[in-house]
Amino acid sequence: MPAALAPKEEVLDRLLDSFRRDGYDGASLATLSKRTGLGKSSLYHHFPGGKQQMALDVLGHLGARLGAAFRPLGDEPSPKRKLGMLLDAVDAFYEQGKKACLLERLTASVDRARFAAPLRAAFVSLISELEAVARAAGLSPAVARRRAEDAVVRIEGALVVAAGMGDAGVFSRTLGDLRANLLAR
Amino acid sequence: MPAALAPKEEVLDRLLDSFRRDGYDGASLATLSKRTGLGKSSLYHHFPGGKQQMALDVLGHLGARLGAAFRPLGDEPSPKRKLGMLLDAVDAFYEQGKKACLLERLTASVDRARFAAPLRAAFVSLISELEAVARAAGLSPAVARRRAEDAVVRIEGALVVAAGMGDAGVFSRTLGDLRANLLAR
DNA sequence: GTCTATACAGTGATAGAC
DNA sequence: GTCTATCACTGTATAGAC
Repeated sequence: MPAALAPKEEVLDRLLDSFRRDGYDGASLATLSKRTGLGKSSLYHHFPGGKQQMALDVLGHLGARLGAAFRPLGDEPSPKRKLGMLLDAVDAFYEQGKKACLLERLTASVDRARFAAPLRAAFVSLISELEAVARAAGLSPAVARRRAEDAVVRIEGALVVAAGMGDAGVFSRTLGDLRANLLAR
Repeated sequence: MPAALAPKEEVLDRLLDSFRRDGYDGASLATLSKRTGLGKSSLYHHFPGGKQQMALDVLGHLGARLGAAFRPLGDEPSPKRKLGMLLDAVDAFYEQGKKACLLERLTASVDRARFAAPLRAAFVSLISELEAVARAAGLSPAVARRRAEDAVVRIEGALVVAAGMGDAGVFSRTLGDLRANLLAR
């Protein structure tokens, strides 16, 4: 019987949002405190390791959220449809290209060395998810792997270019391409 | 008769490198001072607008450098060969995927609103360069435009994923794909 | 043009009361 | 668990001598 609202999850969601918006270096404890509604001391109570631990916990939280979002798709027998649902989830998560990627923000941070291992794991996990769909669609392991890697590359790049140009259309065009071509033989 | 070494160009090169490495938010005046060899006051003498103006001037400097790098390619009659030389320049500039993109770093910065216009212009310029090659290769304007946009998306994304996974191979695989397929009919 | 010295707000982080 | 108060430090930026 879960609580009416799990506050820790809510806090992690807000932290995720802050890091995505301001970046790791740009997000100060003052803004993190404001966005979560917790005082600085409360934040340190929940995250004794400080800002670094907040980011690490948010990374874990993100993995759990993605896992939960992808789990129901496991039953879908049609790879084509499964890919569509997966990209729908991606589209929603990044709000049609208007929100940035936490992985990119942490990769670019000054403390990036601290995040190297979980970041690599997160990227690997994303690629694996898409790779599995491509394999299910009958692509060879090598091709499926390359296509999946390229898909993640394109998603990350589309977020960067969309933000840089102030044109979210780049993101939707990219997702459209992936929908049409990722599983093509 | 240019001076034996134009120091301003050298300073801008070092600043460019610092911003690429540490990001805009992560690069402090202390590190910028150390990397350029100029004291903080000297930096403010050359850039009265402070850090923001340093970034803006570096953006302009980057545009000039790219222009200079692309100009000799203008004579190349073969689009295929011209694309190859262009991607060679990209490969060198990002040091085979080991160095980040200034545009991405500024796009992700807290002061990104200040950089919006020149950033958009920089992305447009990059895309236009590739679009021209695609058109010269006989692709329709619409297809050339989309291919060029996608190429920039892939380059930016490959830099992010390569850094995030600590695997520069992603970058070279991506450039290889672009070499092979960007101009395909 | 570069230096030392400094102003002063903001930084991540902590102590201790409640 | 959250608060106020405060720490030592770094942040950007400036003043004025040389």
